[in-house]
Amino acid sequence: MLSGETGLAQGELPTPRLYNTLTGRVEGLVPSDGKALRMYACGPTVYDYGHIGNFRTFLQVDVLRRFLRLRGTQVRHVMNVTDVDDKIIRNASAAGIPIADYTRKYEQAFFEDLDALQVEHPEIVARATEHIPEMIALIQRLATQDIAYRTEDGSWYFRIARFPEYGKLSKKDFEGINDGARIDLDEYEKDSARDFALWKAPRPGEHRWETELGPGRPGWHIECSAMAMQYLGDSFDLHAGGEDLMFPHHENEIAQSESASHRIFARHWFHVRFLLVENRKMSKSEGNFYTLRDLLLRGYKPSAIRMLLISVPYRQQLNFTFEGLAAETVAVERLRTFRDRIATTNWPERSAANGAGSEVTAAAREAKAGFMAALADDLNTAEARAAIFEMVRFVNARADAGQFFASDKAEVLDALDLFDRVFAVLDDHDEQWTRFTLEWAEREGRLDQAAPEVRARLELSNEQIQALIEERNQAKRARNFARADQIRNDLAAKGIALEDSKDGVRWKRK
RNA sequence: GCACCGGUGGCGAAGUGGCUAACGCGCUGGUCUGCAAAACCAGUAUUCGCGGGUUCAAUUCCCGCCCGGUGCUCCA
Repeated sequence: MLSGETGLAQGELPTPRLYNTLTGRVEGLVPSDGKALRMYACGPTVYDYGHIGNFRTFLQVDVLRRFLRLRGTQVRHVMNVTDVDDKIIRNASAAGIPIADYTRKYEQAFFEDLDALQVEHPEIVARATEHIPEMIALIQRLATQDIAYRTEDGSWYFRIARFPEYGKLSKKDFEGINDGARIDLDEYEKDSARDFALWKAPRPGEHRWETELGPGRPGWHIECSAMAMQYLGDSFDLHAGGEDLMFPHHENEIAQSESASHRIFARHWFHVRFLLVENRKMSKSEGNFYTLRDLLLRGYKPSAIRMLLISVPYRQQLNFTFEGLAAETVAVERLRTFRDRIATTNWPERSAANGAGSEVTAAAREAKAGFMAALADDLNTAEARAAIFEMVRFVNARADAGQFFASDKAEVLDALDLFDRVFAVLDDHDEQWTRFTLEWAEREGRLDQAAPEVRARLELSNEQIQALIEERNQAKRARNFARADQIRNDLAAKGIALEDSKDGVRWKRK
């Protein structure tokens, strides 16, 4: 029996195992309702363009959902968009526009960036501003139990003293903490310094909602609890986010949700580690802070960025470097070249004379099994891709030795397809997104941030390139190698690389 | 300061109480090519931050130290 679309027998597909922050162990991950895996992932706060650290998290969640789907597991994935928070209110107010006008642009940019990186969209995207009633209802549920309380200024807080398990996710012990130790001048009459805001009273002139709890805006934590429970129920399978969200955000979500429902909120917690950039923490003050668009304007390809951000397992602190980006560009290119070679070459038919074994087909099957096993083992993407690269080297060698036959083709292409169902780098959308980003930069008056060679690379049309290649072919036939090399060099200077092969000339934009 | 995570070749990294320490990139030499490119082959860590300890055996376990990161405060 085959499972999902992997072409592998059920026995070759181990159950996915994933580290669970809550229990501190690697545990099996299967839908608790036997149908679809219900997962919630903290989404972006749309006040600016996303940076590569943001995208590492979204990319790793994408790997998880792609892998589950590949195995045949349905996924019900909810992601929030935080389109109201202090920063948004401040920035929109400074720009003199309504917050919705301010956030719209960044929300759109966020989804464009996901598309550039081939990140699948969640089944459900939930905007905070469209779920105020659900948040109010949840706070009211807490208020009836006296777990939520109102302060003099009209804000509502969560009474942490009423949730003894507080700290169970981040493994913090709050017993010894002295409430009086911290004084927050910004807050009014909280019962305990640790108590966090559920609903914030408005400051004069601020954007506000008029509700049964009074005027104001939601706290950040209640947003995720309310929307997760709205779409996934009180209790669901998995909750994901960056490691920094573990405390206080996720801890607070647990406290609110479990206090209201008296049920386990999320069974499995998935946290993606921060990355380093050039061995340092990424920050604006370090000067190593990059948005996706920064990198595209510098000429790096979305596929290489995806490959780099995905290749280091999510629990490792990946060191993002430009050298690494260049390396992944080459690695992706090698895989594309390989697939192209397998797909387009006229392979010989196997005959009795050239042996009966099917080493290539066997290697491809082994690669598939190794790939799936590595991902099932806590999403070990490094090992998974190693399985594929081993196959590539082996198959290339057999092909060079004349030991690749037409009958091997399907299995090898199938292994590549399996790989790409998760890694999603083989189909070349790079040029399209680089062009898109250049157009955006032009509209935004940021064209000066684009590297000159990026523009040069896109200057020549495919037709112009083809014409030059044809001219070079004629020069070669006339054994005018000087002219032929001149054309090749000119194209190389514009980032167009030519490769001669038995089946004609291949070219690509570097 | 307290808590947690990590330190493996030139770079990014996988992994394990004991087989030749994956894989990608880079570099060197070779095959192929008019020359390149692509592809392949060979070489490229006697060694896994440092110092102790446990063990027949440690990169893998324990202790200490150094370094990096995260949380304790908005942060993917």
